[in-house]
Amino acid sequence: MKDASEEHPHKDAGRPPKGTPKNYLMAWLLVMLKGYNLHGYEIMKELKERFDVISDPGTVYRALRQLERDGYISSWWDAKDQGPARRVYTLTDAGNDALKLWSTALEAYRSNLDAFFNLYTGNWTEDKQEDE
Amino acid sequence: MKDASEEHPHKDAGRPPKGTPKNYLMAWLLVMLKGYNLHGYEIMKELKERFDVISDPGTVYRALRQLERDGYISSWWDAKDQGPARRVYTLTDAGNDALKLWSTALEAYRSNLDAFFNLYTGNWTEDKQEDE
DNA sequence: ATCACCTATCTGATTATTACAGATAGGCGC
DNA sequence: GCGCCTATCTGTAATAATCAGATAGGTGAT
Repeated sequence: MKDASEEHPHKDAGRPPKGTPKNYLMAWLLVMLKGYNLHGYEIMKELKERFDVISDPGTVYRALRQLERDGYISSWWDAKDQGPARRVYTLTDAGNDALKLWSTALEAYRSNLDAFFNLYTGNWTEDKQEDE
Repeated sequence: MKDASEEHPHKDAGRPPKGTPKNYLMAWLLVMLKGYNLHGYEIMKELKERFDVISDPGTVYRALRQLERDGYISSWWDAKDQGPARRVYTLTDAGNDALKLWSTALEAYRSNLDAFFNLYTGNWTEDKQEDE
């Protein structure tokens, strides 16, 4: 098994990351803002409750600031009477374009996943997929 | 507002990563070794040619060493007459188990992707499933 | 009024994974 | 010799996530 005498711990290479698939939180943030103006906390809750995408607050807020920094979303403060103020985000035109880009990229991700499962389950057509 | 006077460049937050989907190179390496003993260079070529999974050599070799470090694959030197020696890898029992784990995780990834596309194309069932 | 808790945002430090670049080396053909 | 393909590996930077905590407004209970 493993070598217990290591000085520095490291992640087990064979275990998939727990929780949300990585690398497309940006896409999720963009798609959440498609048609709605939401603030960070709301996005976080929606992602968790409706889509089981759990993310730590720091990650979400940081990602939103990055998207704003690059012009894909813009924000303003919503000074409600009750509770702390919220920063409300809206998609820009550039953000809408970016979302399309992400969608295309994620379609490729999905094809890639399908290829993995074909290989894993042994359904891979070794000579080519001329099966019809 | 954007600050144009930044000293260090950074990645554009709205653009999906080019190339291979991230975070499951390990799964690809494990599945490639399911049933075959291959060396790193061969895995790299197969991934690129058959599955369009392009990875830089350093990343692949490093990932293989990590998998070996944690006991999911094991290797030996194949001293062929022609060309440089190759390190040939084979799946261990633990590696087979890890592959199953990865498969389960990637199924969840795929469901997550489907949810994204449902939301993106507006096919989301707003009222959920009121099971009970 | 203090405390616990929920909302709401943000930052610092660390880890994980990939990207980019280059080193090393064997063998082949010119 | 030189260039090219095979084959492996290391150093360093960038990216994205995790873990931990700070800050602050508001509500309800003790």
